[in-house]
Amino acid sequence: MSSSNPTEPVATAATGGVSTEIRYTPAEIEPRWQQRWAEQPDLYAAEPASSGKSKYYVLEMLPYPSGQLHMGHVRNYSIGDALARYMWMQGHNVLHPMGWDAFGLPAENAAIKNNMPPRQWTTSNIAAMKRQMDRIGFSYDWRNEVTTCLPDYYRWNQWFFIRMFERGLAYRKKSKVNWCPECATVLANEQVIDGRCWRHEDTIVEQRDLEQWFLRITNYAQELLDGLDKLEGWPEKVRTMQRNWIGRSEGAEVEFAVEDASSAPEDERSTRDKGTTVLPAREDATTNGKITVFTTRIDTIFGATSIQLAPEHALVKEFAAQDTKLASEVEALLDQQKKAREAGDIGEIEKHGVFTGHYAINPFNGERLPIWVANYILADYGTGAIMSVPAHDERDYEFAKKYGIEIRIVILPRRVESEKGEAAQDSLPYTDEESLLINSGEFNSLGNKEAQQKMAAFAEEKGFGKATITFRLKDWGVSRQRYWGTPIPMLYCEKDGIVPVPDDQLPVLLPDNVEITQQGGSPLSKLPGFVNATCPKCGGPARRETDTMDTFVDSSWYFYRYTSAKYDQGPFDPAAAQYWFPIDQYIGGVEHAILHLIYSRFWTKVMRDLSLIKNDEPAERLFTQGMVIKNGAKMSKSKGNVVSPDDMIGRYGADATRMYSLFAAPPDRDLDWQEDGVAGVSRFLGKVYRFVMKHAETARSVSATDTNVADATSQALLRKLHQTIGKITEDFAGRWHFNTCIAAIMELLNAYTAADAEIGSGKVPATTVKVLLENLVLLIAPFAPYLAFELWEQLGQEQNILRAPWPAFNAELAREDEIEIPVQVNGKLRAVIRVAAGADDETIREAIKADAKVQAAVVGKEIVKAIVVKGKLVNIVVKG
RNA sequence: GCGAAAGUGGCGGAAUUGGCAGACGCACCAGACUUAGGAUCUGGCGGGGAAACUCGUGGGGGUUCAAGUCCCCCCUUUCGCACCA
Repeated sequence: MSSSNPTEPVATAATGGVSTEIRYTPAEIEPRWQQRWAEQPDLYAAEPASSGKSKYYVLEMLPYPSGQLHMGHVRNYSIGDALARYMWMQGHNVLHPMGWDAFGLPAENAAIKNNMPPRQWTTSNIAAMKRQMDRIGFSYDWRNEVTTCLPDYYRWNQWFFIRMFERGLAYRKKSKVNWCPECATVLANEQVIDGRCWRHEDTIVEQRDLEQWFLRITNYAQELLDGLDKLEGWPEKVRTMQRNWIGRSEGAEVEFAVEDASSAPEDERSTRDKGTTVLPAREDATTNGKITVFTTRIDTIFGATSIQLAPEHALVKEFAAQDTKLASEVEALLDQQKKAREAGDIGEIEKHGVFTGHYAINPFNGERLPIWVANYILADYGTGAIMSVPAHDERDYEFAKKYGIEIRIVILPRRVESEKGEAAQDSLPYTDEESLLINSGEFNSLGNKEAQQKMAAFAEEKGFGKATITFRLKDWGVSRQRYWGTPIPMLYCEKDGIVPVPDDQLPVLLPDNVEITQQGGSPLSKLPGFVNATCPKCGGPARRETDTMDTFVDSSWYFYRYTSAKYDQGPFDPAAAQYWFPIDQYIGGVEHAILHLIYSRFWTKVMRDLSLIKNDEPAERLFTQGMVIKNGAKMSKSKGNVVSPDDMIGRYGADATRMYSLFAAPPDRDLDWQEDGVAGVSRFLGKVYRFVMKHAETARSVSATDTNVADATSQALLRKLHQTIGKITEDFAGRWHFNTCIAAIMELLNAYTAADAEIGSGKVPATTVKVLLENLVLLIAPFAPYLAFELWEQLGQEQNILRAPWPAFNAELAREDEIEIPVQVNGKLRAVIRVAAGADDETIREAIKADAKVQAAVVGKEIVKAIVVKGKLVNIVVKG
């Protein structure tokens, strides 16, 4: 560090250029302010509702306390911090909190690796990251810090869970669930990405049959979908992803009676391998069961030529039980699926199927349809069974071609109706919605939409079907066979069954000193002291649930807790939540578009139905920032391209580091980290520092009686200043292109330094100098808080700069009094003329005529016309 | 395969509404100062050309007085969806 004391700079009055003897030393300035800020716990404190100010809740996604802040965090939080500071300066009451998503698997893995209890590991990581955050100078209101692994937080997870249980929103069922062998626990559907674990992208997720707790998010499927239309402040991309995930589709369920196999003629049963055809209705057929299919195209039901079941379908098991050959064939199908999944080939695998030897009856026409088992039928979508209409469905067509199943056309495009089947043969499968029915009995010649309605109504009337809506969204599996999470507050009693822990016994504390092994498998179950409990109903012995909750439960409502983090009468103070919600601006990575953001929306709706809050959605606006890239790849340990924030801060200062993260790219785009760029921003901050320090004395010396003389230089500088104020103010209102905001401040400073001599010589009045310097510092305050606080004080201001009003844009001062007008001839630039801003056409015409270059370009040619774009451009069109 | 976003100097990026392409910064070049410093200041910096000019925003066509921006076709990259009946 320099030996000179930057707080008492030697200001040289030398003409030309900025002094070389004032040094910008962030390594000295930043720790000094950090110290001072630490002594003012209320500096960033939100005020109560009674403050009378308008509220602004700016929130960034809370981090997992890994122990190291990474550049993605720095970028995310620098965006939020700039916004929070700007909003304070705009006079709002700002809530800008931070917390820790502190439960989760890494703590357990670290415990195994370092032989350190998860709580200790987590706590020390939080301390380290908090230190880093404070070092960068983020404006968090730590009084409302939330740490999800503390009992005063997770007790409310338990409280919510019990409320949901009471309302039937939390339930237990045995089903196929996703199992990550690496995590040694179950995962929710949302945590499986392309068949792999969201945490371990190389680990194939297995299917296991387990009894689990689920939250009934599907109860809110329609509302979650509808709400997306109203979330106009959310990126379209996120809304689309959520719509896809919810996956609503309208259609109908139709029951097909299964023909009793024993009553089928012997020759049919024995010829199962010979392929299948649709058979005419048999008078004597009896049934022993039903297959319910889901279809979005009931209008094509007369074209159904087979029934296809998922290999996991219950009826397939029945059939296989009596048919060992079928059993082994189905086994082979399942095996193929499994292999394909392991090969990472999750999408379309080749279609295979087996005829079961059984038939079902099409209730619309009584036809007997062969029942097949096929690998392209998903067990967990719809009913796991379909009617196959090869003529009008891509997949069914492919399958039918392969196995020689009949293809029957039952719809035609409207325009070729007269040509009947002939023309349509060439374009199979014909799947367009706009169509007319043929070969469909009484429904012939109906339009396809009309047919869908009428046929669903017909099915309902006759009692074998109805119009239904199917969602892809499944209930949220929240049980985790791990230690470091919220204990699920449930008891199992021999006599009373499943019994929730009474509210007055909450929280169910997560015991410390648990041995954690690689195997996972509910470590809590190995603690008799935890497992053995008393049934609150009968007083008899009960067994405690030993699974813990998915950590996405923690992050589904943490932002409500921020409004009253010490509240102990409920999860949060309802009055505080009502004041602060919805969140005005939420900022985070797009990787949570489905996971966290859909769970959070669900939780909000549940809380609303519990009358805890009134808002339907958690956040008014959502912003998803881009990734931080280096050398063309996302920063990661394995790529070895990680840049440490501490290292950057040490070298260039916190202001330069965070400002670079805003300057290098617009916040929604990926950011390419280039260290030279950080150095450049640091250099710029140094210029600001030296310029302001050099002229600070002039600004400080201004007395109230001094008047402003409107000299040309001052006017030009004030004009530039107000143009900059206008630009930045506008950007904060929505566009958020902070990169160009910072560029605009750089331009402003360039204008100042170009006039350095006039400013230093007194040609620019001291009152103007004061205005110029103060506004420069105010404009930079959201981006470089250390420098802004320092210079604000150096300018003689005693008030905290965050309480200083944001500069007011003055359009009058910003207006140019002389403008440049490019003059084109046939669209090519020939000259640029300068005229007074309000100049009339005649004046402009004269100026153009007088211009030699324009003359040269038009001489000897016929002027066809001249396009004059007022105040913008002139284009002269010539011929010849 | 379907959908979305993007493609602009050596690099990051700017051009918000069809109106001077390349703001701002980095790198680089030249110069100044100099107790040679990775400090600071000044100037230059898309390609071609001595210049006048001319070419130029992934490629090809089009609309227009005027296109990075609008329309059509194609290529590349990233992201999302992907047997959802």
